[in-house]
Amino acid sequence: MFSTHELQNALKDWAEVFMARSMHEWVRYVRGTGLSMPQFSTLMRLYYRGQCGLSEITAELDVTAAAASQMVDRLVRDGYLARAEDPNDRRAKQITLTDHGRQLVADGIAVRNRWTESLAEHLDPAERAAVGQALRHLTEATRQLNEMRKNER
Amino acid sequence: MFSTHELQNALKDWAEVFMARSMHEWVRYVRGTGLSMPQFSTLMRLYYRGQCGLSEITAELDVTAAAASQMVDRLVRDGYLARAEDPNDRRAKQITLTDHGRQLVADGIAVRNRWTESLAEHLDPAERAAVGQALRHLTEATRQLNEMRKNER
DNA sequence: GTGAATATTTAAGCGCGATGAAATTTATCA
DNA sequence: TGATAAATTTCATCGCGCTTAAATATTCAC
Repeated sequence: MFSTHELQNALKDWAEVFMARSMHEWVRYVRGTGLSMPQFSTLMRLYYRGQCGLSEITAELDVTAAAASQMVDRLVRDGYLARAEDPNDRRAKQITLTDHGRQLVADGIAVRNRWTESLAEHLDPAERAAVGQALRHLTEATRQLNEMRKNER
Repeated sequence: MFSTHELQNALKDWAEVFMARSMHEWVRYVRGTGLSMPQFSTLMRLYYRGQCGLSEITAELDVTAAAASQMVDRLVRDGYLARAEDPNDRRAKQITLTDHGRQLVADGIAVRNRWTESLAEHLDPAERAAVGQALRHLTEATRQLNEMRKNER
């Protein structure tokens, strides 16, 4: 009754509607902070995965080291990031989030969560358990795929 | 057994992992096209909701009319959009996607679909029916919330 | 029909993202 | 040790997005 093909369609539709909404909201929030998308992406990377060298940011954004360095410059200037010397390799710098930068990301996540909360409340109570279970499976499957992809590279 | 709170958490976790993956992929695709985010967003708006006047684009991006006009200029120059006079109001212009522009968006959607397909295949077959049903509910609920929000404004 | 409102465009100017080229400092290794 | 490689920065330059201010064309209201 629910073929693989139908599941793919259901996922495709969900991804479309979810992306349209969450992306739009995210772009607006980021614009409101006064930061650019790559700047905010960098803050998020540091928030979720901790401090790193400039070279990781360069790779993440897929730009030249010069571009990344200048972008970090502005973020340091505006108080979102700090540079520190890497004790193991004095050529490299460790880029870290300041409290200010961490707060900005946390606020963005809070905005996103407000939306998902209203979505949860809007679901028919009879469906909540099934939907919750399904999301757990999807989240787990996505994590596994991300791991697989990481190992490929 | 699955409280509202647990559902909210499941949704929150899903949003986090989904956004991290799809956002990253989307940003990379858009960068690869040589277009900026607002440019590509505009192409997508036209793809999904059809032609519109410049004023709609202005509202969508939340910028001045001047900014939108100039952005459309570049998209017309590069062959993604066309301007036509609005027959009902000769002050206004109808902005439409060219075949070239439509193809670009279609390719981006195809990239996203490849990911959701691999995700569907990676799910335990025993869970597929339940997940499919749940996604249908979620998609419907999200569409309803979007409608409600549209009416509020 | 005349004046106000609307839709869009043009122009000047700023900051950011990005690049290539060159410089600096520190690590590696033969 | 001494050449080479690596991590980052600085500089000049360009295009884009955005704004404000001003211009143009058209519609609407009285």
